[in-house]
Amino acid sequence: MLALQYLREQSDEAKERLSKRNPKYAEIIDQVLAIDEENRKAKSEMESNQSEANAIAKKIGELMKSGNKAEAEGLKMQTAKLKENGKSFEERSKQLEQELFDVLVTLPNTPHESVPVGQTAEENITVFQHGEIPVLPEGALPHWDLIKKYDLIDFELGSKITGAGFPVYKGKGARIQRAMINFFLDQAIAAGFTEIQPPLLVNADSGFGTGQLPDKEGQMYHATVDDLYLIPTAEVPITNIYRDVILKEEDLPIKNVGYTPCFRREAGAWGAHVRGLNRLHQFDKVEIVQIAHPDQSYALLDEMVIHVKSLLEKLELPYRILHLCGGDMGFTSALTYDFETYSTAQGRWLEVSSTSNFESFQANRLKCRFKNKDGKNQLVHTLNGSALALPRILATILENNQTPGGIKVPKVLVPYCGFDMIN
RNA sequence: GGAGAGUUGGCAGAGUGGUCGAUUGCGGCAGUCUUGAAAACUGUUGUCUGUUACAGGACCUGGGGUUCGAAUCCCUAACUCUCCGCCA
Repeated sequence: MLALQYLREQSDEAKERLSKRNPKYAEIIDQVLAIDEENRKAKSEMESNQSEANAIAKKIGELMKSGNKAEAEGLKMQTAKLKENGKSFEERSKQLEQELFDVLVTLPNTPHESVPVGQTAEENITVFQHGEIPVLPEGALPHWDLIKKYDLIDFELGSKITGAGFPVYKGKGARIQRAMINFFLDQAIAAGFTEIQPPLLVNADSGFGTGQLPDKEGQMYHATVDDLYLIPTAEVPITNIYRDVILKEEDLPIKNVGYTPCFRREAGAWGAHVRGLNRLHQFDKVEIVQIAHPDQSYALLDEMVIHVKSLLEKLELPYRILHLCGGDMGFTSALTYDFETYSTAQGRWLEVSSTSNFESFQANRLKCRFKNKDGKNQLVHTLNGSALALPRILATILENNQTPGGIKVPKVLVPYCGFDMIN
């Protein structure tokens, strides 16, 4: 959520920045400002009414104390009208407040000035590419066939137990998953991150804090009996650790990492290109989250990019980095880099990481602040990135490393797996 | 799941209808003393909103109610603790 104060004081800048997503937002900002003005007026009316009532109540208290009952009774009569007014003022203010909130939450984050203009994924800009795309042997298979051939994952079994998109990993398929999780966690720990094991279900407040609610309600599994949501990413619980928290400036930056399964309904997303591991309802991911001083957040974003790059290079996978354009960026993000590995047998790029700076957009919802040098509370910046999401990494490894004798396990994973070939 | 107790400022902990936004202690910050530090002493120390500024308003877990007036009474939700039951 954008800070109201920012919209008030720098509405032109906000409009300019949001125009990269869609020009319609200028109108919404004007709407916000109009409601805000009305709301403040209503509030000040309500408050002066309240002030009057408070003063009389105080006087009554004094009169009662000094035993002057009759006069006190007289004053009581006076308050009747104030009370009545108070009720209607309050109702009006509440209504305006709600109206303001409802509009305000429809505004996405303002893109960073470097974000490319554009509406679709085609307009994202490739800012970096690394690695050779391997030449595969005759009769090379896509990962879903390899998975069957080597009996690594059973999708049908998952369908039986749960439903489509809930795979069952078996044997070396399960072991390489566990190996990747440990490898990614160890790498993040070595880079200075603290490991967290958060809850996998969150309440509505947490969903709101990181921006899943109300914007993306349909994407989360909702356990309605207890009104809890299955996390779509570890970002949600790990960032919400800092909801309603005032940090010390010297605590920043805070660097956390967590492995969790992620649950996504992917409503409406099913269709082409979702075979095998390309899109799942449950998948594993190691996520890095940072709580940062606003002055440092972009330097820290660069650091996160370097970290993710190093993971992909250690896994020896060809990859590229996209600077997402305004129209393709997530609702809460100010700047996002997507990492994609090249899946040779499918002949397409697969997104394996999304690394973003949210600036103060989440922090404003979370009310996560730090006390700055002037002793004032200031919103932090939040960042996060996948490091990494497992299924598409596995898909790329399987496809790119296939040989007639089996699939070569990347060297860095061998100590974690305990085997160097899948055959 | 059953029964009971509780939730107050960074922490601990008073306050049971009328200058209570809240006694006090600890912690934090500043000062005195000291070569420096500790101790001692003194002062200071919540958040949000609002105004050019002053004023004003809100917040004692959340929501609702009673009252001229609520931290204090009532209802409700969440959470915590204790006992019993169940259980990896």
